[in-house]
Amino acid sequence: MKKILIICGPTATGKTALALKLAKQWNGELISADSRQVYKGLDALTGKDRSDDGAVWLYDVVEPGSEFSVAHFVRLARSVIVDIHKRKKLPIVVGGTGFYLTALTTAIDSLAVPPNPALRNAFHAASLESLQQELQRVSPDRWGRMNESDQKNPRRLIRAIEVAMSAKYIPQVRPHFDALWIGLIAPLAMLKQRITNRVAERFDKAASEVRDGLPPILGVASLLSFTRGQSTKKEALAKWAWAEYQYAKRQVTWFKKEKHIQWFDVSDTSCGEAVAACVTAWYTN
RNA sequence: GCUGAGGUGCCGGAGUGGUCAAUCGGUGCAGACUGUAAAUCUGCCGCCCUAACGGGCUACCCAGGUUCGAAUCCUGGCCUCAGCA
Repeated sequence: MKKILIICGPTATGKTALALKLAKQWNGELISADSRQVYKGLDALTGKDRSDDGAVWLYDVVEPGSEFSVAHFVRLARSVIVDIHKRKKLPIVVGGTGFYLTALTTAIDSLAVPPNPALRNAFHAASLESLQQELQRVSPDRWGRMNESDQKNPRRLIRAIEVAMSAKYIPQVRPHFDALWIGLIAPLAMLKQRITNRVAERFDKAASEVRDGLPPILGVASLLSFTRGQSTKKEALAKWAWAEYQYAKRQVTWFKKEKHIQWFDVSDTSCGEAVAACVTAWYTN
């Protein structure tokens, strides 16, 4: 089975730095699994790490305005992985978008169903109740499989209706990877500190990158209010850092349930060695 | 010092005699997640007991008062803000 190394975890734990190190050691290439770093430009805003000479796959693949989703990611990432394997190198997938990672390594059938703009548009302003009724009508089965939270989530309801009404439901093939999942974590207080530092470092450059019309990206709102003179740098900085911190906690919630992840605490001084040992054992096996 | 506005739970901010532990938003905590996932959504969120239903306690600046009953009305005090000095 082809090996891929996955490095995941919340933001600001040093995933990319670690991945770059491992790439050197094991002749690997990085693939970013990050839903915002796919956008061209916005390096500081989305925290792209270009400190090394090696290119990172799936950075800068689309313009900020254009459509991009898990399905695009999976397609691109899989073809890049095939390519890297062809060149006898090790793909190292690094990123914090948990859903992308899950989709990459499992088979999600509904991913074959593309968005239906007409349908989305038709339901855009529909009330929650009418969406619920519509889904129960077109697919009681799907409705029944949704949990209580999703049953109240308009976006998920519309997507469920979209999938239910599509003819293109093709079962997907589960990829066969020998994947090693390395998770990087840190105590919350440390995470908060690292986020604050990172945001401060990137602030000025990010401020020059923001503009109207960008997709939802953490920090844009506070940076714009700063560049427009509606808030001080200090305020904008604090707000942006806080948003990142909240995001980090959401990431932790997601990754918690992925039981195949081997966790390493970066506040632990022997963390680096531990990861190295773990990777070595897996890779040379 | 005068005039006007106002002091509500961690924060913002509703409520203006009972149905108020107090709408709503944010934060916080827990969680969901199968093409927007850095998105979207759910639950809980004064304290104590309870698995829950429910019950008890303390609360709307402070002190008095009116009333069967006050976050809501009255009096006094303290503080904040805006304008005038």
